[in-house]
Amino acid sequence: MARYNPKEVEPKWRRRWEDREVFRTRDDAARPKYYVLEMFPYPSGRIHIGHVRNYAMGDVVARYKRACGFNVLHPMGWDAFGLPAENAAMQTGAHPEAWTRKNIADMRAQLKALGLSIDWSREFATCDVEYYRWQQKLFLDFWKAGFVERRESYVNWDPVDMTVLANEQVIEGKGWRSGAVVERRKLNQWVLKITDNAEDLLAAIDDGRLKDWPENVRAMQRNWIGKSKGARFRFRFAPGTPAPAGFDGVEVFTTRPDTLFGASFVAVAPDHPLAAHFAASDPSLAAFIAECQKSGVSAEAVETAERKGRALPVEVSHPFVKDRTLPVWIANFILMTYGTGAIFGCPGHDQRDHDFATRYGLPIIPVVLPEGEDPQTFSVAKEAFTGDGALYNSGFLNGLSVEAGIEAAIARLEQQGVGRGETQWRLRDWGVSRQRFWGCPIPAIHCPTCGVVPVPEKDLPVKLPEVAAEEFKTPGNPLARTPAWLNVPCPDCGAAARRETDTFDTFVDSSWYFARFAAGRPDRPVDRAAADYWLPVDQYIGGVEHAILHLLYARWFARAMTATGHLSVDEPFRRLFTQGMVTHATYRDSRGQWLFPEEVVIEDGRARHAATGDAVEPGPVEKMSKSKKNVVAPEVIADSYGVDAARWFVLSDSPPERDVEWTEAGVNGAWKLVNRIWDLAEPHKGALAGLRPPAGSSELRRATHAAIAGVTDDIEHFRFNKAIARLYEFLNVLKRADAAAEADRAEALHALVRLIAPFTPHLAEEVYEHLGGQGFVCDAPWPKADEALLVKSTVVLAVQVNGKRRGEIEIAADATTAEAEKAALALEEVRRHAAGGVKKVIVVPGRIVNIVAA
RNA sequence: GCGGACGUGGCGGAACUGGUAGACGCAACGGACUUAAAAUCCGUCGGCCGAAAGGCCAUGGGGGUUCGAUUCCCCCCGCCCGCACCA
Repeated sequence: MARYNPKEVEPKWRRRWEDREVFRTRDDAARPKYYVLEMFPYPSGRIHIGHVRNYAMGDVVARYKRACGFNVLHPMGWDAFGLPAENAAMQTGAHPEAWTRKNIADMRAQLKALGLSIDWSREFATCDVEYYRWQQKLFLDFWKAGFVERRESYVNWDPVDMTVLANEQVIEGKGWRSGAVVERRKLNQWVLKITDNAEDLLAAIDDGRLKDWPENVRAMQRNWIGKSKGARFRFRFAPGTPAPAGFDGVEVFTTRPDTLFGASFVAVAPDHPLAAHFAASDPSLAAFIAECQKSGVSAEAVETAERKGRALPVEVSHPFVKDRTLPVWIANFILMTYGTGAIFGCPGHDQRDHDFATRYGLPIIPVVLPEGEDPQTFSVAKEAFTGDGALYNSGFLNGLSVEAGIEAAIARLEQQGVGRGETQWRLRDWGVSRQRFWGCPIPAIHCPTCGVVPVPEKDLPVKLPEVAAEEFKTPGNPLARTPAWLNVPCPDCGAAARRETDTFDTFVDSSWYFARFAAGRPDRPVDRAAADYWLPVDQYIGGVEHAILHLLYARWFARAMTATGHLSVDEPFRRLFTQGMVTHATYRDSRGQWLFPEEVVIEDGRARHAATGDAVEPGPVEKMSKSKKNVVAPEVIADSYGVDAARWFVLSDSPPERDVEWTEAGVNGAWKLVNRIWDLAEPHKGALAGLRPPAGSSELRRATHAAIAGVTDDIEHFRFNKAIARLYEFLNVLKRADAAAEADRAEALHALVRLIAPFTPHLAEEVYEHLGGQGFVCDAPWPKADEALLVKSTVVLAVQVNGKRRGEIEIAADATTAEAEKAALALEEVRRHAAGGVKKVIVVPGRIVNIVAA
């Protein structure tokens, strides 16, 4: 028997697919389209097993949809700008572009070796001038449409990467990439006004437009956008206190204006202007403010920080109660960046205010009475009550619910002319300026007389200049040191001017690549007709680490591109799937050094060092990472088992949304499977030649059609592990079907080869050819299950007595309830267990018979 | 603290809208083939009692609804993820 040799077979089929341009996609309005997209990779230089899993999933869907008759778009490209290229330049002296291009070439070869059904003719990198020039055009259109602003603002400055970070890129006060503690700096920034769309970005999460997104991602986006409805209003300074010059009271934001009668103080942030005003003449206040600003923003610091404050020498009037005044404090738990940087404290119904009031002896007044509580005995002395109830101690609000109270309070504030209802957002506008070289230049020119002017469209692209590799060894941005590029005449007045030296955040690059894949054109960003055909992406697949940033920005870009006439979709990704990670065991030697898996041998369940024989300490199973050395190289796996086995394994063991642990035993099992399929098909050379549709019902035919129905349903629902389990079941039946009729066997093999094709495409082609199939199996139509063969003529029903299984009966599928009952009661075991008499019999046709006995 | 997901054999995991818990795979064990090993093939495989037939227990724990609960409801416990002094 010929052995299956993936080393020969796999490259052979990849060559044939490529020679025949099998996966080349053409726009074809007559056919239904299906756009499958996996998040494109950053060209780090090597693919890892996580990529294999991600792209294998997309490939299963793409190949399956192709077979179902869809015109499938499945492209690939490179998220190619960004800091690592500049870091590499600093360390190795390679130019960022050369480094990036080399990495792309390496990774392209590795990805191609996976046998993915990708239309490589659409490939591009975001650092291609032909891509980023159209990004500049989009930016100019956005600018014209009013979506762009230049703002001087405090920014998050990463002192290691020497660049600005978006809020989203600051994690627990540290840079998302460098891990350095982020500083605050004031800079002029280019800003995309994504908050203008906050309402719609939020509404789409819950109005059905994102119904096929995972719940956790929708929740994260909802949190991030962070809508809170409430009131903004002004406390006037109380008569008799010295009103500070230049201030017109204290403006606060609250979501609970209904609790205003319970207010016992007003508090402002340490960096609030009012605090600064008083600190100027009071060193102890200034010291307190400095202390607040020093305290960390880490989770622990926040968790353990005490509520602290200092009273200011000023009081304000209560807007609803004549002659009632409230003290004004600086408090360390008030954020200047949210709302107005000032609040009123209602200790009875907010725990933070309660802590503060307790510490400083401020009054605690309950104003919300939970249902069923007695106003005489109800107390908030120990803990704030934040739930719903009826308002009391609250003047004109008495008796109202919290919700009605909020409305009534806002109405009164408006009537008094001190405030209004307002919605606050946690979402901030998107600062897109980066002080880096390796990015898309922002097409703007700074003129001393005309100010900031857009680069005229006819002058696009603004190309990155040629810069010597050594330039990157000097900190800072080489663009600012390249006079030939930097100095240009002003497009408006012709005077000497300078180019903008900031480049775009790379999240801009990845915000519209999906549209460029679908509808790229040499003369514009996207072709509207092609975009209308292909978009939205039907299935988007990627890691959950992009749940907020990338996905939110891309959603906004789709809206902005639609508003500027480039697209007609607001939501770019109809279905989203976030796959789990690939994990691997970790190992350390006796000195605590991490070891590569291949350095470790497992004997009798104990880990030893392969070379020295020393004992090895097994660590936890973790996400593969270079630092812990728990990585396996895809090409090594492909070399020993073939990529089909690797693809099969990463999909077989766990549900796709969950992490999967990479084990040698697991991939070895997949390798055995590949061989089993080949060995099973090998003796039946040419079996498909005289293929005639068989008639009648046999065990093999029923198994064949059950497998077709099951695998189809599982792929449709992204349950690849279950699809694979069903294929195993089918194989087990097929293997034992020695006595099956030739026609039945041929039908089974024909179904099998098409069902495995999305998972193990090379093997499927080889088997298909061997069996005498015509053309490519990847072009063959998806098999269709015969409903008649899925219906069983007899069924086995479990028989329970008092809910406990006591036996089973085999009975005609269309047997009546009475017949089933009779057969069940005739069982010996049933008679024994129901000796005391039968009270009732429940028959669920096709399922179960349950006898209720005395 | 808020939000989301989850908890089933030695392991990864199945179980459609409540209806035979443990499909399928891995590991392990026994056997066949082999000089031997690998590969392959056959078989066993949740726990306890039992020679067997069979019985009892069992889906994190405790209650409830139901003829029947891994599935629905309530209360706990544990783990993972995201956000976090957001007023």
